[in-house]
Amino acid sequence: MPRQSRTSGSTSRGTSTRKDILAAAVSLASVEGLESLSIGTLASELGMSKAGLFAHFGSKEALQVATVEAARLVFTEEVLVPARGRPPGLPQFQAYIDTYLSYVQRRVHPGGCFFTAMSIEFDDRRGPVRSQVRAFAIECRDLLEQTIREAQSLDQIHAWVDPAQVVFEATALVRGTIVSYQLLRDPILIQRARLGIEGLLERVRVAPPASELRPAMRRGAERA
Amino acid sequence: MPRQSRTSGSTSRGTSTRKDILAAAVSLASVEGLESLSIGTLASELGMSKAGLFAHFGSKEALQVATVEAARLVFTEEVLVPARGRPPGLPQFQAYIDTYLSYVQRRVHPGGCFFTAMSIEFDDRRGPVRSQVRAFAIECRDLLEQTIREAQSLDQIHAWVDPAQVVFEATALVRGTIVSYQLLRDPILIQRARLGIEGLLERVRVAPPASELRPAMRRGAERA
DNA sequence: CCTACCGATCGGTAGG
DNA sequence: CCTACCGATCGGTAGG
Repeated sequence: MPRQSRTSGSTSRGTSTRKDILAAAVSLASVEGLESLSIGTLASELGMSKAGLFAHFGSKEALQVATVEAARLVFTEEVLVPARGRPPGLPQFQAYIDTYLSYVQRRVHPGGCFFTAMSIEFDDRRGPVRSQVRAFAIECRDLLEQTIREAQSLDQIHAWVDPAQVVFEATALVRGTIVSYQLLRDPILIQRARLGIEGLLERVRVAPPASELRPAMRRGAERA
Repeated sequence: MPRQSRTSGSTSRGTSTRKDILAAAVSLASVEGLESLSIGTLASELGMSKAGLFAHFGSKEALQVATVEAARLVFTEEVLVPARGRPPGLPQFQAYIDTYLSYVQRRVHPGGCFFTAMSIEFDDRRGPVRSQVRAFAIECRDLLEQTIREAQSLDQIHAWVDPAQVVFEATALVRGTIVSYQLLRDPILIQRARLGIEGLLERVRVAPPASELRPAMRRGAERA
């Protein structure tokens, strides 16, 4: 089998190739990590030469940085943008949780959450990749905290609640879920995460709708 | 600098060397991962030859398996054993959470939680290492669920509570905390995790001691 | 436990 | 974007 079909419609020739490379790099890196991802493997997967691929980036580190940036764009498109459109405050916060869990469950990347994998891989190394991952983590955290503050100003969440604490608990729960889910692949874990989030929000929500009882902790609690 | 001092007191000669190798392997793997850990690097760090080290295991995979097993023993010693001695039920459950967070905070391994790192690294690969990591995860989950059942039979936790759900929420929260903590290195995250666990247990605990109010979500909630 | 070596692959370069 | 190559390192082996 020679080469590969070059029918991935994008802008110009060189840009298209670069995008194809980065799409494959994000995919591979989500599974094997960014350090184990080799230029040779990546090139042969795309049917091009090692040196040809290398020329697009100039160093492995530059390829890694570009890969993280590409993954950030995917995450923004798949998780942040859909939730951003929801009504402000609590619904939007819940939407962020949902789109994040869905991003993992739909297997947007074969290795699960790209940034969780990169976080574990680079948390002990200095350099631009760790900086990127840290910056994005803080960016997302701030975004969610702002959503909680909006929920408070809309009287959906009690004013005495610390936004940082709610956001921390929700994101830690979801991130921990993702780690376990990738290992065990049991969809019930995603369900349990949703129940956990409901229980957490129950504690801070103003005037919960009496029509629903949300027995998150109850035995055999299942979604309808 | 030739060789290294061989004064790590253990049983026989060969066993001692093997233990030294595995201690270094666990330490290195917690930072770089088990796949990136190379036999050459490990050997030179211990001041021995590559072939000499290799002879102890016969293959890289066997070294990896032995490393995970060694890490399991450390985890048992550092996390499970100390908590096991606490009073049964809720105090024991809380002790497991505490010793686990402490295991990360005390940096028992330089890379944080060994099994979280291995979980992320091997969740997409078949083979004995993933099996080990999975088996240990399930073992710990079952252990914690048993503790919750004991707490129920001791009337510390309500009978209507689903042990699997409590254990899931607590461990997901802690695991997510560990991922964030390793990346951001902010001790407040550990504190927030403890508050989150308190809040979670508050919902399921029987007859909370009226002497304390546990305002886990409140702004500026700090430990004494 | 060692030295010496194997073929394969790594990131990166030369030159086109 | 290619072929051809560099020195270094990989897991693993031979032989002692």
